[in-house]
Amino acid sequence: MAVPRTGPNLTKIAAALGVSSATVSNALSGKGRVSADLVQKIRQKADELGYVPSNAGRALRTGRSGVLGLVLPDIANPLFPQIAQAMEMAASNNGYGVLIADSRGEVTTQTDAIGRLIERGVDGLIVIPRRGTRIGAVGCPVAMVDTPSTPGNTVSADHWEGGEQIARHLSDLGHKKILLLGNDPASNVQNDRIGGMKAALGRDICHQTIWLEPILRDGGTTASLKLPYLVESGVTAIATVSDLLALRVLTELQTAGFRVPGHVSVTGFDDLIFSPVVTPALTTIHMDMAQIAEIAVAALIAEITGTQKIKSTTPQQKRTVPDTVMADTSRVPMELIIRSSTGPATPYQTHIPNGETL
Amino acid sequence: MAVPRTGPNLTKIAAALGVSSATVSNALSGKGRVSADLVQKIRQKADELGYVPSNAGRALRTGRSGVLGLVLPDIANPLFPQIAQAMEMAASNNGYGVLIADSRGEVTTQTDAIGRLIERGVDGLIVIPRRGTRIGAVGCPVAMVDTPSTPGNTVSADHWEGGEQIARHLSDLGHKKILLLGNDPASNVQNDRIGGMKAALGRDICHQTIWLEPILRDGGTTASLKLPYLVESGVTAIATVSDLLALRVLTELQTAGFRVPGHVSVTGFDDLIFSPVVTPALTTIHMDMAQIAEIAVAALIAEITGTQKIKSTTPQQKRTVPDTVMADTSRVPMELIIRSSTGPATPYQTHIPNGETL
DNA sequence: CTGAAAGCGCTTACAG
DNA sequence: CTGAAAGCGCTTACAG
Repeated sequence: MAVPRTGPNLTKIAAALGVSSATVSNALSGKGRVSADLVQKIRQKADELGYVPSNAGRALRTGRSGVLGLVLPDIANPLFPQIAQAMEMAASNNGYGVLIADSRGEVTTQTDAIGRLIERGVDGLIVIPRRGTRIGAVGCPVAMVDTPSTPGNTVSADHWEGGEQIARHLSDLGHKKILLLGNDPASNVQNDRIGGMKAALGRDICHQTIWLEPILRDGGTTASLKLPYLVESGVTAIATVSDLLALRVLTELQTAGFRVPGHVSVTGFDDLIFSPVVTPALTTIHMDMAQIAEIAVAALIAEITGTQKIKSTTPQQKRTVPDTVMADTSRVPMELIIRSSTGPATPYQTHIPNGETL
Repeated sequence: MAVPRTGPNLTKIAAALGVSSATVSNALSGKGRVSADLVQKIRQKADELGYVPSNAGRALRTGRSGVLGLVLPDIANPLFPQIAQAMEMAASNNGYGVLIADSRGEVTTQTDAIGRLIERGVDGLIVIPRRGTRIGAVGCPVAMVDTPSTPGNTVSADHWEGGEQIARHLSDLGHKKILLLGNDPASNVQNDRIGGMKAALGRDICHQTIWLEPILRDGGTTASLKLPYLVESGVTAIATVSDLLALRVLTELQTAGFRVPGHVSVTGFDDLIFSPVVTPALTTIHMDMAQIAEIAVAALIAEITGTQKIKSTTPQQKRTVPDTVMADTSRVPMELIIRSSTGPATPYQTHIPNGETL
């Protein structure tokens, strides 16, 4: 004997009205094979009884769960709120739910996370891969959100172009000596951002790139960056690959007595929650996550309802065909947000840290 | 004709081995009614075929989906990553999945969000309510994560006690004139934090509370706070209810030429991602989200598998019994994290904004 | 220890 | 336009 449900089901509505459950199903799904009259009566009865369809029954029958899995490299990532919010919105607008899984920054955990979602019967997967990771065939459509430079089909913001915008902005302000600050040289996203910056800086602009993470890993500290020294030797702008890095630089400079943007301009990336709130507010690049999410979700749904017409409720393991979904790499444009952390380049002047000017 | 699955199912394993699917089911679920020999053979065959159980089939049969819903007031909340990560971890450790829904800060959307999750057949709900919201009976167990002062059963960090810790820390450092800075006076959490601070400050300590959000709503700006004026009139510490607010205050003070903690100490709350990264790093209160998540998930699972032995696959609407879950309000302790944004109180000295000392 | 059977709620191809 | 029937994959009470 299986577990009965206490709520009303199709059969109960059918019984209450003296019709067949097939008719109730057809009426409620609006497939149009039922007379307007009956549809009306059935709808009313369903409302009256507080009918809510059973996902399990439907999923078992149709082979589709109506749920998408979202795999995140590390939920602690400050960009995650934007991502999750956009994905949830895009999915729920299309009648899908979103199941989350966190891979805590590790590749094996990423595989586990994907496995857990597959076991839960997701119809498709949105994966924000750990840097450099490739996803094998998993038995359901996969949309990757990464950089355009990642091999394979992905949706993503055009990080390179964002880097170009930042660089042009600084260049327009007259900066001639710029520090480009990255964190992790193994990150595709960060490389694209820095690459775009470099590409957009003219020959007349002197720039230097520093990656922070390797310095920290070798036991260095942020102090090893010698920001005050760099500024005194003529750097008038510091372009970073992330608002978090920009915040670090900004507050460090302020503590050392430099003014931003008076002495140095600072830029970030991602328009994180705190960026408009700090003083000076951060000039940054905002990505249209909503659009990225819509593209990813639409691609997934097209694949789910199209090509894979006959799809199992449960995953087919050991599939050989790759099933990543996007027809092509989609690039979503970036928007430059100019706030007060950037300003005209000011010629170098001798300056003693700690706030006192000579 | 229903949609066939391409992957192996119980029946295929059974057929391959010449046993019944009931036996396969019993063997794989380890209920112990099958001989060790057979269990061994069945397990092996299942692995060989790459068997993954169908959630839909199981859910339909057992009336349980194995999924918990997480309703967030606003995914953009900077604390959300910590919450989602902890919940996902606690749930998946217990064999449950987590479906997310964002209520975008609005009450009606919160109701919609809950509705969507219920329709997806979640077995239980974790709700981080929009401030002041009560959740009606929804037909499945609900765990609320809020302040202990919220009426109803909740798990939460002990925000009051966190406020006390901060206040004691500042008091121990010798601060005698403290500004308590809140954002939204309608927030239970923020009121608890401020309440705790006040309670722990001795009679000899002068304090004033300012709520920022009403000022901003009336068209004021952060500048209306007149932080420089307050500091010059003797405030040596500013205790805020959030790291975001602390960051705002910190950078504004720095821009105005004050040193933190030299001239003023600043504290936050929540230990957000940027807090250890800014200079000076923020002294704050860290909440043990993992523990909160474990309590909430455990309570939910107890309710799901216990009391409600016979539970429908789909929600029963219009239930009359309240089904909030926690036996009692659980309070999780807070941890004070002392970083460099706080230091000994320094006596007031005349100081001209903009970095020049007389 | 093992199996036959029922049934969870739904949808769809088919017959009328 | 409407209904009877089958079946998606699973688990469990029951019989042997």
